[in-house]
Amino acid sequence: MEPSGAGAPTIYDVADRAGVSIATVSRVLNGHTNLRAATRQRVMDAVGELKFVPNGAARGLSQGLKKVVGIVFDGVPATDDLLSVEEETLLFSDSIVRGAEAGASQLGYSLLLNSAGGSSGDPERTINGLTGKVDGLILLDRVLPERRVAPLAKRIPMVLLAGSGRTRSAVTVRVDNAAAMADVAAHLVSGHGFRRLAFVSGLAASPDSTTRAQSFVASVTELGGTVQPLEAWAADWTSGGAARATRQWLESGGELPEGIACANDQMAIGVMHVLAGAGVKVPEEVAVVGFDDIPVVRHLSPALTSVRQPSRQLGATAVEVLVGLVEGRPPASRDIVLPTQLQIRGSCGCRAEHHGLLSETWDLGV
Amino acid sequence: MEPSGAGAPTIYDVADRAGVSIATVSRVLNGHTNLRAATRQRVMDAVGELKFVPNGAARGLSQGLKKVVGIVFDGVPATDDLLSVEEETLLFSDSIVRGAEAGASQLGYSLLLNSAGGSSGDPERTINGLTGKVDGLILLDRVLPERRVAPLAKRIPMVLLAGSGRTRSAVTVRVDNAAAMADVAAHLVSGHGFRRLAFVSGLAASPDSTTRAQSFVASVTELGGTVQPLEAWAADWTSGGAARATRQWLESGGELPEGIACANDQMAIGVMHVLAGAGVKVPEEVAVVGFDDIPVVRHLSPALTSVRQPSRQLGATAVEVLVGLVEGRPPASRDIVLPTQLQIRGSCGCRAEHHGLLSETWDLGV
DNA sequence: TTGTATGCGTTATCAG
DNA sequence: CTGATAACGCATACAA
Repeated sequence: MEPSGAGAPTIYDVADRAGVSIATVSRVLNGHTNLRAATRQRVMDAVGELKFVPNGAARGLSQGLKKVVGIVFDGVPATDDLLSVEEETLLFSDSIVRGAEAGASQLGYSLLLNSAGGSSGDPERTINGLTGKVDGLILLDRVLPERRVAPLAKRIPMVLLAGSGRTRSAVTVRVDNAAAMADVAAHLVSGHGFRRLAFVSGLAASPDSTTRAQSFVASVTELGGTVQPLEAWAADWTSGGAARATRQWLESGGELPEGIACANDQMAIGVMHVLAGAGVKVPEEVAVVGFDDIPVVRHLSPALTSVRQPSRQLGATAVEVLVGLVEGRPPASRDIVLPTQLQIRGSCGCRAEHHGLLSETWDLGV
Repeated sequence: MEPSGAGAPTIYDVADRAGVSIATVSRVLNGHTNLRAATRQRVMDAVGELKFVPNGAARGLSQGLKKVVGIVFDGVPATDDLLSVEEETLLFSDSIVRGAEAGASQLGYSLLLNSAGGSSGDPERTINGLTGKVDGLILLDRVLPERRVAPLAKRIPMVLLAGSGRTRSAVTVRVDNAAAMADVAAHLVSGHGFRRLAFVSGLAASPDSTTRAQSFVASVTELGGTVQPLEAWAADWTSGGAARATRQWLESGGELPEGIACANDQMAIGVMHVLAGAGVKVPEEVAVVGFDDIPVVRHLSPALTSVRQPSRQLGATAVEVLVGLVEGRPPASRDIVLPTQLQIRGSCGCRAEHHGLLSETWDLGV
């Protein structure tokens, strides 16, 4: 790639070679119909010979559409250390990104990737700068505080991914937390016949957590069960927090519930850890259910029953909606909700534990 | 985001508001020094009030630099099914992408993400089209056959990621396969005192596989050990292939080696699976070592000793080199090699197996 | 120190 | 059906 004297070919070069005007070149490039077949062919030939590729910047300038959408996710510690619990969760946003990429390329758009927590410090500055490079923006939940998104959303098409759904300032694409927890409740109460349940919540400030908690309590109650005081089982999304809550409940002489639903998988792991330490058998004495279905939970013993989110779909849908917004097509709804699926494994008592080297999903095909 | 009558503010708007020319606005925006403080302030104020953000397309057009680099990875089946073995490997490229993003944003560039195997069918077309939107391209190994990259590399700055290193047409950033396998050999032979080893190879056509094989054999031999015939343990990167090879060796009455090194983790898993089925104890009777250190191997029993690649670093370095290329700084080398690290766990006999609910890396912090 | 004018590569609006 | 030519928003060489 030395600075070739010629530089990249432009439509002028193509026009010259084909013996037509640049307007004509532009026309064939953009698939216009009113063109003599011979002319079109000459141009195509020239394009091929010159290996011409239109300059995206020029195109974007001219038609005011860059055909690029950005996606912003929360930053990650820059360490290249061992994978941590934290990093395991990343697979979630990675899947979303992959889905978004697929959706974008299918629509003829490109995906610009950005972490918000990057070295640059201020996420708002980062996002704002992005604004000039894209036609629209997808923000993963929590990259920007609620009140910051409204002004931004007025300046550029934007969709919130996995947000609370209560935001009125931007279109939201998310998962049906309420329905998911209703499923869990139904499985535990109606399916297993449990009556006394508990719910381990994440940070109180989190809409995800409160939605899941409320739905679980409501569903369980409606089905004739009871949920132990939420405050007693309140945690903070982390394994450690959930472990602490569990231990305190145990030490305070609290009655062991028949089933424990957790607002995420990390906390379910923490709970199971403490239970194991206390000699409480899962699922024989108490069932445990998680949320997110992160990859590692299949390898626990027993494998964790959890709510699986359609992460790929989430990304793809977000892009579809965003591109629609960009191109002037209003979304079907300003709050798009995708279904979850309860992934049933051993921790709720449905299956025997799997103690082999590999879990059931590792099909060797031999 | 209704089509605001005004449209996004331009530097003309800013210039008007600040009572200066667009040239001056451009200057303060680009941090020029010869500017009266008062003037600069007026412009900055106007920028703030208008919430002006420069149009990336216009900027790119004008200065011939889009400040965007693209990264192309191999496509993924669009299914949103359960994670498969295949998908577990994705974390590798996901980490690379994250590293690349971090590197790019630190250098003031953005990262354009593209899968090659996308729905569009032809990867070469996809990549070629990308060319117009970016200043440079990073290709993950195998997205394009060797002979296809040369012509492309002549037209746009490009770095190959995790390639063979033998490509002369583009700069390569990769991992030191040879040193990694030398480490493995040293650990097995010098560390554990094993003499009779075996190596499970991937597809014969793969440079990664042959490099690893050659290095392993050479190192073991030099240290006074022997390696069983490579052909007997030849596989195809998959768990199934490795399982087959292992079973055949066992059934043919082949002597059990003291240690088995595998060209990747999937195959190590296949090997362990068959050994377990045959009642051969790992690591007591035979040690097994993998390559890549994919997340799941820590949860196997015993946990797999494996070669960890600095995937994040790989991505960041690739971007650094690429941006250097774009901006006219020649790379220190056309074949940049990063070190690996042997991650020692139980499968080689170094540690006792861990049979708890959680592996050692799950520190609950309680 | 600041303003004027030109070019960057495309698309699109006119004529012809 | 095709060819001039004017934007598009910004950076910059050249003047002042």
